[in-house]
Amino acid sequence: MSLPNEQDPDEIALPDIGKLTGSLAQRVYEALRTAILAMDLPPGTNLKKQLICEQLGVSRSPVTEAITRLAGEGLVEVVPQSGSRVTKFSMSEIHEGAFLREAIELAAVAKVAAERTEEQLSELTRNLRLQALCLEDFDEAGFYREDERMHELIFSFTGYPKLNTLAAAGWVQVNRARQLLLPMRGRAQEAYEEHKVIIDAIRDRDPEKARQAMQKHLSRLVTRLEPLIESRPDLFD
Amino acid sequence: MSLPNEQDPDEIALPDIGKLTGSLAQRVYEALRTAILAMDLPPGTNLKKQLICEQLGVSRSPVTEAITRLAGEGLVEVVPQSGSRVTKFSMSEIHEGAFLREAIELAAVAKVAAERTEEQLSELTRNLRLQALCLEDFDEAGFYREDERMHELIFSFTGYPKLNTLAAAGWVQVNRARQLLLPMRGRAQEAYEEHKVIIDAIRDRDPEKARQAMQKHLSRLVTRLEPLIESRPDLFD
DNA sequence: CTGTGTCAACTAACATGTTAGCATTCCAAT
DNA sequence: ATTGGAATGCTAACATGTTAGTTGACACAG
Repeated sequence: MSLPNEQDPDEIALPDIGKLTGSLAQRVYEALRTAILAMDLPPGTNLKKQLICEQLGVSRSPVTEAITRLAGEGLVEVVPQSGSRVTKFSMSEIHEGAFLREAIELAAVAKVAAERTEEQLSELTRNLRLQALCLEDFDEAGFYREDERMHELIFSFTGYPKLNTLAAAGWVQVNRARQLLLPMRGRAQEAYEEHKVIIDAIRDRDPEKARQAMQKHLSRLVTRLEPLIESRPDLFD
Repeated sequence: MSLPNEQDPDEIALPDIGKLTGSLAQRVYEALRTAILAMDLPPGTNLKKQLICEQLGVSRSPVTEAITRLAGEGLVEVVPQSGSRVTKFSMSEIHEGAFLREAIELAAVAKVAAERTEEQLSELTRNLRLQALCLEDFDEAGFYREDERMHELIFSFTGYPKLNTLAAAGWVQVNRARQLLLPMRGRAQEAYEEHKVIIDAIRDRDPEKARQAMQKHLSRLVTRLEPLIESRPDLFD
């Protein structure tokens, strides 16, 4: 009776709500999104509304809205009158996301380099020093957090609040795939050096140098993602 | 009893559905979006779900989803437990949209210039000839259509299908504001000349020249938008 | 063993009822 | 006349019932 490929009793563990704030729909959205990005809900997973409703103790309305939003982000695909599943990776989408992120972030860093204030510069150098501290302590997680923080700072210094959101939206697939990469020995140190060059260029008010440094920095990640399609073909469409 | 500023009996004319295809939610979304972009629903308009439901002959579900999506696009703002209104313009948002569009389109045109095939080039030159025809016939609307078509072609030639969607999403506010501009005498001719330079650069496989030509072309529009905040302050927040 | 058609189970999409928060108004008290 | 506060009316947010279309399994014919 029990087939060899007993796939899923669908017992998924969602990061229980209650701790989160805002409307129910918002909380459900965040819970699902977190689970998807953390690969707790791997690509191909069937999202059963009913099950999610029971598990979170809410009705179908907020769950439906959450799934609709995730579909808009490209993390979930909805098949009319049939079901919703977590999207699989596609190398072309990853490349597209990287292209988009690069386009936006290069423009942003050039603008910031051209117009930066002293205050902004000191906030960036302060962030850089924090990165150095994390490296000294071999605190990978901390370094990752400060890394993301640096990119956020650059976006915010453009004065355009939605830029970060949109860049992140395009970047989502890349970020999700990144979860699969083992942290590479020495990569953090390498990234730190690249960050230094970027911030040096901002200090020098040299937009072109900033662009090039950022471009070099961003191109690294996609390169490291390529082999995934060989090692985990089940996650790609 | 009748106040001097008798504002709105809310009798809004929506482009009736039925002609459209897809789910109800999709159709309602398109209808509302079209009406907003055409300024049939001017900034500040209160969107009353009940009224829209009656007028379109559907229930609140698809209308709610449509409004949610429009809010995600920034065309509508939802005030919890109160109501939804069409967003007013904000010059900073227009600048942000233009910055985003520029970042994406410059990257796109540079990539296309570097990698274009003969076939793509001939499709672009064919489009350019169509533009010339429209100019000869003083067909402003036709020129506008071919103008948009040219930008779409460039996006599609990158091989990244979602690029056009995202650029358009950022561009929405700019496009909406553009409706308010009277067509300027000789502007179409000027735009045509700019298009020619762009396509020349693509022909020469010169990414840097293509970038600069496109940048010049895009910067025109925002400049023309600036005076609006003086002439129509009621539409800005 | 393979291809085809029917049927049952499941799902998204849609409709509608319920709840609770905000705003506006209107009246009363000062 | 001005202010404060209760009451009313409106709305989004949430819950739940209904409809119709898709999928996949199973029986049956070739």
